[in-house]
Amino acid sequence: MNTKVKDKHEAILQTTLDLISERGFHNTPMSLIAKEAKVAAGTIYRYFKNKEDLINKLFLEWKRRMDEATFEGYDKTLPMKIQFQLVWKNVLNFYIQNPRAFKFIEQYYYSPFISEETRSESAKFHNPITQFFEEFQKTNIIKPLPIDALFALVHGPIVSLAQFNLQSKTVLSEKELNEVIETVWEAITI
Amino acid sequence: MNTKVKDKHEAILQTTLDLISERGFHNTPMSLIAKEAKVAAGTIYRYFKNKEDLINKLFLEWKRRMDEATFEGYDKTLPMKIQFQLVWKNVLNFYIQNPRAFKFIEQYYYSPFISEETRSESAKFHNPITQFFEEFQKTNIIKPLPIDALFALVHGPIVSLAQFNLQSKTVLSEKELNEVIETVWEAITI
DNA sequence: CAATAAAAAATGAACGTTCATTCATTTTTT
DNA sequence: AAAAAATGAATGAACGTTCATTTTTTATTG
Repeated sequence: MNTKVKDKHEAILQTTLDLISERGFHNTPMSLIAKEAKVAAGTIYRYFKNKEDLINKLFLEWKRRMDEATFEGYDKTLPMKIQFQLVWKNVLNFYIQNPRAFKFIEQYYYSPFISEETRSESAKFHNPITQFFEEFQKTNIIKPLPIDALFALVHGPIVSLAQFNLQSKTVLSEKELNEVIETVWEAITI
Repeated sequence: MNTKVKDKHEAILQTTLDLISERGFHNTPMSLIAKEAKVAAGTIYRYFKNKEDLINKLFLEWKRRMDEATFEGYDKTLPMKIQFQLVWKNVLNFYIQNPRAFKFIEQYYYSPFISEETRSESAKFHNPITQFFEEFQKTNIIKPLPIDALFALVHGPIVSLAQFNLQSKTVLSEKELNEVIETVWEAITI
């Protein structure tokens, strides 16, 4: 455990993220979560209906934090390119600064542990990004590709880089990172 | 089940991929695999040491097929750009044509179900791609970025597009797809 | 070729373990 | 003293794996 926790609810969520991301769902018994979170097994059930509910709540919480981080420092009066760089970096930085959350979100988004309801609930947070993209396209400086193709070109490399970072294979320098952003920007603009 | 199977070994692997990719590891009991593969539970253990071994063998098999598909039609006498387009399309097509394998590989590559040994064994198949990239860089038409950054720019969007395809959110037309490849090629070349 | 024996493959009920969840009891807060 | 929170042993279900038994295949012999 690496952070002080306010209360049991928080401790349980924090511990669950740590354990689940390292050991996987099926290899993380409730008894272990209880032990590591320093609560009794039964206590978890005062805060969460069952294990599935716990995972889904955890997922929603981190999805929310992520989408919050995405727009940190956002200012719509800034030039488009600067806006883009800001958001792109925010997303990558969030993944790098929260490797366990990244692993958890990436690994569980389309997994059977996450309910359809949670997925659509979490998509709500994602809307600002879609909106951001649509604004973009209106400016006519962006290539006339389907929005999902643009998203793939922009977000795909972020996930790959975060993955490399997680395996600590490669950590790009600030300079290299800027070159990559520049490359992505040039790729999607006319 | 959608394919005829030669023998029990094959039937077990096929069924496991279908079930695991749809229901996840912990939600796919051996008894269910046995039932769907039309063998007795004990029979599985004549072909695989245990459940973990089964998953790891399955993973290796599909990783092998994928890397095989990657170089289908490959011809090193072709112009670099054509080579690149071919390989890029091969990878995306493999993911799209084998959605369950894609889901399985993506979801399990860095999961605790896959042993360190299997991961490094599977990396062996991956070497040709790395090599292919390194050849590329020698030509001096590619931007002098770290190889992992280039990989992120090239492979990241493939995964994103395959993911969209899986959720059947977006299926790009041939024309759009070619535009995307063109974009990626321009992004990594000088 | 048929008959028989030996080997290999397959079966599925049974076993032991693990784990999510419950709830009677205790501790803490109001 | 009443209510709320927390506890952790107990419960029952689910599951991976085993193994005694049966079925199928292969080899051998007359």
